[in-house]
Amino acid sequence: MKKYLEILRHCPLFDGIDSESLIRMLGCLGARVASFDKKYTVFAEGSPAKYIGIVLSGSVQIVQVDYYGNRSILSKIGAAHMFAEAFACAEIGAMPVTVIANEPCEVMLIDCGHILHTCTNNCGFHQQLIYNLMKDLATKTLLFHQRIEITAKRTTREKLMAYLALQAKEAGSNSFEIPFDRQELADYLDVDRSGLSAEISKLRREGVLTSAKNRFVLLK
Amino acid sequence: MKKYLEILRHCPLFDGIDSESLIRMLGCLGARVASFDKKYTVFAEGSPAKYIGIVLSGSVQIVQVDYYGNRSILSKIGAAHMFAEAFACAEIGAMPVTVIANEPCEVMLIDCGHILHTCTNNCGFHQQLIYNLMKDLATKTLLFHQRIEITAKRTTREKLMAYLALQAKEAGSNSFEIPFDRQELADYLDVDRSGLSAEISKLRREGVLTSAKNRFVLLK
DNA sequence: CTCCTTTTGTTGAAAATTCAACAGATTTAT
DNA sequence: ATAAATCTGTTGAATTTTCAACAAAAGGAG
Repeated sequence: MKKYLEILRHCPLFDGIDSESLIRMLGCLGARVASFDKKYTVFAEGSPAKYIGIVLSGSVQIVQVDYYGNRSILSKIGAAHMFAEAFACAEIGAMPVTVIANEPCEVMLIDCGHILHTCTNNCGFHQQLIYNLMKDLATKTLLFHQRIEITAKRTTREKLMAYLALQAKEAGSNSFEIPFDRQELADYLDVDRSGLSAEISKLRREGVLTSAKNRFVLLK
Repeated sequence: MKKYLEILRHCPLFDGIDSESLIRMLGCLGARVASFDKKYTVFAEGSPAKYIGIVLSGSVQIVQVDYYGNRSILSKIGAAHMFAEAFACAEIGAMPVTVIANEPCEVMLIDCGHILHTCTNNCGFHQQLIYNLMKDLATKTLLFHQRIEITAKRTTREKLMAYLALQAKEAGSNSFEIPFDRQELADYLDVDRSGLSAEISKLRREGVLTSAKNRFVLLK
């Protein structure tokens, strides 16, 4: 487990917990590590929602796929961040979404029950973990609000511009890279891919932006 | 404060806390009560996000309004439920949404800092409150997932049917009332109101459902 | 380096949404 | 009870999206 310490120290779940305690805690929590190749399923929709996942390397996508096969990407989770924690904490039976490896990745899995309930030895860190989960869930809620603000727009152009403006703001620059390819961006914005490509071309012709692959530059 | 006890006992924030302790706690937390008439603003977008709100009577709406005045309804919060807790817990400066009284209502406001930080007397209930907040935020996350699953659909008909199917499931019956009028439902589904009305009429003609005001019956 | 696969951009037609305007129904206020 | 205000359903035109098909570009495997 020691090899993952450097990453785990940056995981919001372990805020305020020193490295030594962390190591001990991992054993106590029954943490284990799993690896997935690109496109492999980490958690399938409908599977038991027992585990909190932590991305150790690579990244995963949280996706919903409806009856007709339409995909919607809820978020992309990178190193040191958690996924599925809301479902595990809410103690619902089954996963309402699918988690897919976005690239080859390693994830740590922790049975959430061990965090919420069975802490026989009343370690002080137990409370800290719950506090950290609360903080993390509050932050995740903000991300959902952002996504909803974007996808609530009615046209592809408005959605795209709202998304790009937010990315620019977060990057602190008019030039930035986005973490999605075209199909993924379309699935995040809930629009048609070809229509999205067309809109990007149009914005480029209009001089609103320039783009090369995943790098965009907002002009004006 | 005693008059609100019966409601507050059902608030997720106070799960596992007996009435007597609750009363004492409210004083310690500096809880106060405010009343709002229909359509009045409880929290404006951009205002400080310090307070957790609890609906004591009536209900409030959480809404986003964009640059052009387009409204998107994120959720409706009824008696005993919390609002703005994610923003207060995340300790961001400003509210990213607006909270509006949906009808005449009373709300309890609690400075979240008093829950997260300044508990000098190390009461055991402090930990319980944080645990309860964590649970509540996990549950709210599920609601966002539901909403996203609905609004990710591409047509008004698909959004509407997904929404109604969910309402029927929650009501445990094919006959149920929804908490929105037409304009509100359109703003929740992120579609045009007149188009929504037209779609409902069409579904009725096709024998998929019957409806009268806010009561719908799914047939077949 | 070449072949094969995946991704991206384009296009036109069909389908759906938005928008604006209006009339009838319902609700609220006085 | 009556008038005013709000809500709902309808319609047609303009706009936009989706869909399907294809070609060019980029990326990966051997």
